[in-house]
Amino acid sequence: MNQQKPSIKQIYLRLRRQQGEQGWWPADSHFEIIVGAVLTQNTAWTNVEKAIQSLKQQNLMTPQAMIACSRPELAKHIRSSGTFNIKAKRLHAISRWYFSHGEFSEISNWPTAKLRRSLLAVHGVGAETADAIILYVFKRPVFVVDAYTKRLFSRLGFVDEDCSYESLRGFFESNLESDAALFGEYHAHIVEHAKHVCKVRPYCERCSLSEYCDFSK
DNA sequence: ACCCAGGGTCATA
DNA sequence: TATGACCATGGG
Repeated sequence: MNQQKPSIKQIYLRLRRQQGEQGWWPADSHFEIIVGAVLTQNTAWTNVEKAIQSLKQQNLMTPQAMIACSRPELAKHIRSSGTFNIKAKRLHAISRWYFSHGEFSEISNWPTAKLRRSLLAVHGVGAETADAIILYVFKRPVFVVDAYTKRLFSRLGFVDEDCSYESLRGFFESNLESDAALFGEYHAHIVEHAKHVCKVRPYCERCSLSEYCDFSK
C-alpha cells in the first residue's frame, strides 16, 4: 500500500471526481431497465443497446407485446446481445412475472425481502440481475455486486478474493449510508472504471486507484 | 486466432 | 455445495 487505506466512501468520491456523473440506469421506462438487466448478462452493453433499439422499433418494449411475441421471433430481435435463444426465454419469463403482478404500481408496494424472493424465483434471474432490478427500478438501497467489484475490492484489501456474493453485498451496505442513489452511482462507477483498466488485472499503473492498490498480490 | 463482456441454468459428483 | 459445460454476438 502506498498510502493509508481509504474508506469505501472515499473511493466512491474519487471515482466520481474522475469519471463524472454516470446517470445509471439509462432507459425510457421501468420495463426497459428490466429488459436491459436480462440482456446484459455476460454481455457488453454496446451489444445490448442495439437489441433494445430493435425491440423498441418493433413495438416490443412492453410486457404484453413481449408475451404475445413468439420465442423465435423475439430471439431474432435480440440477436446482437448474444445467447439470444436463452435470453428470449428469460424475457418471456420476466415479462409474465411483471405483467401478472400488476407492473410497477403494484410491485413497488412490496417490501424489499418479498420483492427479492419473488424475482429470484423467475427463470433467468439470479442474484445480480435481481438486485439490479431492485435498485434501479424500485430504488431500494441494495448494493449490486459483480465479478469486477469482487476482484477490485479484494485487490484493494477490503475483502477476501473468494468471499460470497452476499457477504460482499453486505460489506458495501454496512459501510455506506443506505442511499439508493449512492448505491446506483457507485456500481456504475465500478463498471465504468473496469473499462479503463487493463484486462488481465483489475488495476495497472494508469489505474486511477493504483495508489491504493497492493501490488504484491 | 483468442479473450472478454453490466450472468445464469443445468447436469454431474 | 461445488465445479464445468453451455449459451453466442461483437469489439479488442
